[in-house]
Amino acid sequence: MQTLDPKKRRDILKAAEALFAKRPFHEVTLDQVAARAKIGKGTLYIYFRSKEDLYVGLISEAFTQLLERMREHCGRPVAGAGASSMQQLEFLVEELVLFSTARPHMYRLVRTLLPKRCEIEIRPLRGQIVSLLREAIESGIRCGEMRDAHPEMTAQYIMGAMRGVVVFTPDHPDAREVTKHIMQVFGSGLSCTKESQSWHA
Amino acid sequence: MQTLDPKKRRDILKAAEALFAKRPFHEVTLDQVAARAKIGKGTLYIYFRSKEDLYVGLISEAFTQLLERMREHCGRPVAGAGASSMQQLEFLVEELVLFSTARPHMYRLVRTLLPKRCEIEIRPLRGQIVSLLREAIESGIRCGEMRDAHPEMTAQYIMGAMRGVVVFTPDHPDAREVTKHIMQVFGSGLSCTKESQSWHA
Amino acid sequence: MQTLDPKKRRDILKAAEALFAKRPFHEVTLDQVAARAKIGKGTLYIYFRSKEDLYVGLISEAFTQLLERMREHCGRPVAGAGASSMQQLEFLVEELVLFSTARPHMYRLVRTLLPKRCEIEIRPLRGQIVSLLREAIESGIRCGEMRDAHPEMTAQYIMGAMRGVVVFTPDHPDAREVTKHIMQVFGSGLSCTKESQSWHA
Amino acid sequence: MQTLDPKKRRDILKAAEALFAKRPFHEVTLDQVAARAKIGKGTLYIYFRSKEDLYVGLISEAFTQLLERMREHCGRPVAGAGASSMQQLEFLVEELVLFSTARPHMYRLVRTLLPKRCEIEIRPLRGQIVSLLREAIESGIRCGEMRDAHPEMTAQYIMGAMRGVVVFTPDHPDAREVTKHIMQVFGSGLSCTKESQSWHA
DNA sequence: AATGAATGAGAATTCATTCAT
DNA sequence: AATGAATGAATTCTCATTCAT
Repeated sequence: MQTLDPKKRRDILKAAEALFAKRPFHEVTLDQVAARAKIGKGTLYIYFRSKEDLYVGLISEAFTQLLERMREHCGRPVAGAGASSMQQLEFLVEELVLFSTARPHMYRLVRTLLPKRCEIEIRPLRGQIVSLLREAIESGIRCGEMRDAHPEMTAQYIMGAMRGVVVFTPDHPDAREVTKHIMQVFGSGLSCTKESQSWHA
Repeated sequence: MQTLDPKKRRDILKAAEALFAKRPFHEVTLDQVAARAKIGKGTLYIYFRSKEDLYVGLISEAFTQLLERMREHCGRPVAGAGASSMQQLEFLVEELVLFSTARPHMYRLVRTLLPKRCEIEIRPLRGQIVSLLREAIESGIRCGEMRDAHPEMTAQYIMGAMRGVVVFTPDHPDAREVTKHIMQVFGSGLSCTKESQSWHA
Repeated sequence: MQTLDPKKRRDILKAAEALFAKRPFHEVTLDQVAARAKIGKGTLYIYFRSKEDLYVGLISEAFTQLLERMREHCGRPVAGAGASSMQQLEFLVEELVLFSTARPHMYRLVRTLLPKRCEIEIRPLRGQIVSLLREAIESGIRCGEMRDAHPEMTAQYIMGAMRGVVVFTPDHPDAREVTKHIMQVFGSGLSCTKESQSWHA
Repeated sequence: MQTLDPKKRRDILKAAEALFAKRPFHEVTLDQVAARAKIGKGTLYIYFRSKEDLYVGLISEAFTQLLERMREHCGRPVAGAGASSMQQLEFLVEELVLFSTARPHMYRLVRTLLPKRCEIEIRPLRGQIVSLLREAIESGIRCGEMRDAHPEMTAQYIMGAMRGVVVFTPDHPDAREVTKHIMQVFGSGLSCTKESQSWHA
């Protein structure tokens, strides 16, 4: 009863993601989704209550995955001393970059929702991702590795920067290079000492 | 064309902006726009060829205004020596922040369009804005004030950071404070010497 | 603004009545109605908010007309003395018969509605018609011409009787004859002798 | 066919009756029926060929029961002399009232069907009920106890009157009282004096 | 130029019916 | 026999666009 056939559910989400990635919400029809998922149109409504539900499901599932991967790093011990927060932050950014380059359309998707559902169902997820970044920065501040007047805002910058790259720089370098560059720009800005700028070398 | 009433055109754009800011493209009807602009629905079609045209017109008009304001700073001489590029960049960022905080919904608008028109009509404008930022950085690199492996990407970061703040941090500080913070984060990261961190003091 | 083109509204109602008379609610499509009324499908929605609204409008308009005609008789003076209430009742029944034989499907229509709207919008109208009948009987009782333990129920009998005839007796006699017969049955009853009235005692 | 579970068939009919009594045909779904009958939706199709079949089965079953009960009275000898036909009629009316007050929704059901099946499968049953009433009246006429120009129509009046009471008089008196009142009205009429019976001559 | 009634293509959604298990 | 997931035809309703006034 609960989730019916999970494989079919995934098929639908996959088909929907492919279509929503290419065209805006109102130009994707459920006929197209059903055809691509190779199921009947009515079946969509067994797995998702409405077009919007499918859309929201798609996005929140993706962000939930990202969040899980990022959380796995949070307790992770860091080898080198003196730069553990920066390393921590880099782990997080790397996951973010991997996700963003793999599924760049996700950023576009978020804003096509009617604000209400977005507010209720997506933003909290995004908020948790931002929080992980902010906590890494705050932790860096606490242990004297970083300084920042508004860690919350900086976390937003990082998320936004992510989006800027994947959405508007179609031929960005590979994920590792992007990660390094972001850490260079943000890291050197955040680190207290000139020496720490060499952390990633 | 020349005989059209520019005041009426502005009314329409204003009404459209207010509505598109609150709801996604497919949930705003032209009846609503016409009603809010206090004109007949048919009149919309005298001023704009289609719903999408109106939407594109709205966004490109706004970005064009921003672009003009930013360009005014580009030739502007900078008093202090030794930090002119950073100062230049700050002027640009300040305009960006002023625009973004005044019209935060603009960021939500951009990507609801069918990708083609967006690509053709909006992205070039955004591209020019990004270019201004990139050129400021490149100029900073040339005169030895800055260093950056990917100025183009950094320019995207700044744009993205902008968006992160206005869209997801509803209670961000005032424009001046946001500008200072962005320059702090990005500036100190970019500047060569620890001393230059005091450029904005 | 108010009613748009009243002629068009009537055209729609007429087309709808013809179709609803032949087939039950769920088998009449708005495409059919639009086609028959020779207007676009969208136009229906300018004049009526929904299929159900059209349906309700149809019925209540008809009953309102009937009610108006019946009310015209209520103050009407009666020539012969000693039987004015019975005459009054006959006038009412005659209008009822004329209406029922002209638009027999109206009776069927009423019950296809979802009970709620029926309750709110149609029943009050029907209630007023019943009231006119009941008042005629009560007036007859007051002036000693009639006797009846439950005038309200008798009024319902008359309405029901009406329906029985037009819906289930396809080849009923002409309106005048039906009226006479109803008045005979309800006026004098079936039993032959006054004595036999005691049969149920 | 013979192997089907009659208990299950009754469960389905019972569930359907409850639902069709509350909402019109097109608003009752077979999911609801199956859920209420606590069987799988597919099972419905083992017992009934289609939604309409179920509906027709429901109504015809009920009317058949009523018909059987009424027929039991038809040969029944009547004690008192001189009023046997009226007594006969009263027996029939009493069954009708008992049935109608117990299952008032039956009246709402009848005409939501597409006219054809209604014509073919339900009307004959109703016709037989009406015939029993008509025959009682005709028998009364033959033996001089009653007089009526159109016994067929009067039988329809009685059926219609029934409906008027149960559908539109939610707080009608008990079955016995209703029966008495119907017999009073149809038996003796409304007018007080024999003389006044000539009002319509 | 301005209007808003009219249009109908198009989309989301429902639900009777089927069928594999 | 019993089930309920799957189906897709069919229907209501929306809304961008047109056009007569």
